[in-house]
Parts: sequence; C-alpha cells; structure tokens
Amino acid sequence: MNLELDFRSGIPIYLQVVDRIREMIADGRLKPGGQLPTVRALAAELRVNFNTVARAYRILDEAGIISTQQGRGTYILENPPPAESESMRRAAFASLTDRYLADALRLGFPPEEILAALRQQMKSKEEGVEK
Amino acid sequence: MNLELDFRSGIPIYLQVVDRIREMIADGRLKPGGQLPTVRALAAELRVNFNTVARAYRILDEAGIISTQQGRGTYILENPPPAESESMRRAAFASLTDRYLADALRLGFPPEEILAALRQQMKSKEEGVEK
DNA sequence: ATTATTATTGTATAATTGTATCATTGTACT
DNA sequence: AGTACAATGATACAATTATACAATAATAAT
Repeated sequence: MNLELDFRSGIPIYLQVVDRIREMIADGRLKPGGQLPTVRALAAELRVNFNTVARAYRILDEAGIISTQQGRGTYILENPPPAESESMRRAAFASLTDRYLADALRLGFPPEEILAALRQQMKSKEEGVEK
Repeated sequence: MNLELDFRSGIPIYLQVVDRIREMIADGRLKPGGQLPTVRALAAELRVNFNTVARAYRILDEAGIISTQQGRGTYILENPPPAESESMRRAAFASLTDRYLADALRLGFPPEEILAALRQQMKSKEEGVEK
C-alpha cells in the first residue's frame, strides 16, 4: 500500500492515515470500487494497532468516501459525494416515496395509518438521538 | 427475485433478506407453496456468500414461515402460523417504513417535507383512480 | 426396473473481517 | 504531584465468507 507515516510529527496516526488515503483517492492511485487493505493487514504493515486503522476507516466512511462492511472489507465508493444536483435529489426522493406508498398500500394499510406510522417512527428516531 | 440490499445501512445483510422476504410474502408477491431460490442462486444474485442467505432462510424457517429441506430446497409454507400472519404483516410494514424514513433522511429531506410529500403522493393517487 | 454415479441442495464449522468496550499510555495544564 | 483528556492498544464480539459435509434429486449404466 506504500503509505508512509511520521511517528514523531505529533499528528495522530489515524489522521495521517485518513489524509494519505484521501490523497491516494484524489490523485487516482486508489480507484472507486476498489478494496482497501483489511484493518489488520494495513495495521501490520504500519506496525500499528488495527483499531487505529479502523478509526481512520470509520472517519472516511462517515465522510462518505469509503464503505466499511463488517465481515466483507472496506471499499472505495463510486461517487465521492460532490453534492448531487438538486433535481436528481428530488427525483430520487419522489421515486422513493412512490415506491414506499405503493408497497404500504399493497400490504393493506390505509393512508391515514401510513401517515400515522411515519409520524410515530420519526418520534422514535428523535428520542433515540437524545441518547 | 428483485430484492434490493443496502450494504451501507449497517443493518446486517441476513436481516435485510429476512425483512424483504417477509414483505413479499405478506403482500402476496410470494405465494404459499411456492419455492424460493436456492441459497446459492439468491446469494449469487445478491453478490453475497450463500451462508448469509442460508442464515436468513433459517430464521424464516424457525419462525414457521418457510420450510428448508436439505437436498430439496426451500418452500413457503401453506399456513403461516395464524398469529404470525398479522404480526408478519405489521413487521413488514414497520421495516418498510423504517427503511423509507432512513433513505429519505439520508437524502437530506426534513421530516415535515417527507410527510408533505407523502400526503401529496396520496392525493395524486386518489385522483388517478377516479375515471 | 434397479442400481450406481453425479449433481444439486441445505448444514456445520472454522477463518476472516469490521465493531464495541475498556485499559493503558502520554501530554498538557493546573 | 495530580488531573483530564486524547491517542493507542488489548480483548471480546458480531457479520460475512471459505471449506468441507450430508441429504436428496437427477442421470447414467446395466
């Protein structure tokens, strides 16, 4: 993977890993769809604990740059999130809503009940975030 | 089989498969007595290991919804447990709603807008049914 | 028709991968 | 010194995959 770290720079290892990988994706050394080394493999290469690599991967995951999947590995995402256009966003949302409504109706739930369930679900989610 | 998975959702694949199949049975897209794809066939379609599908099938089997038979295949049972039928319908609806809400929020739409879009969509549908 | 062989199906177990939690270390600031 | 906090490590865990296996069906051989 050829990823150089500076253990004396004072910059946390996990941040260095994040930056190096960002660079490699930006300049094409790593390609969308490709697989990154496993946390353990990269950690061994860097002589570092695998949790440190996992932390770097998690940050890149939350940034929408890679996708980490338990048991499968971590992959570079196809479309680094350069803010998809508004019209695409609305279209995606519309078709999503369309499909949901069709599915719910097919299950035999009446419109009011569907709205009620959605409101309920939103409420649960909010409370869940409160921790 | 037309079964969509989200590898980034954090929800285990085998649970997603369980939910999707529950939905398809609950809303009639899959019929009692019918045969499900073999674990290997479905796994190939989903780009997943067949043990992951087997795990989903086992859960559905233990719930009394399908019957998996070594060397023969897996079949949808004729009489879903009477109590199971209604709860299955509700479970399917719940997971459907959960997934829709998560997807919509990820697209960046606020709760009120989601509800509004759904109401709008219902209205269109009603009018569309009238001749 | 019967039997043997091969292919296809689900099952069991171990290995691999990322995740969660807590302990340890080091550094900055009182 | 002592405290607080961030970074890293150790350990246990859950999801997925890899491999070998057993049961049933399908086919070939006789």
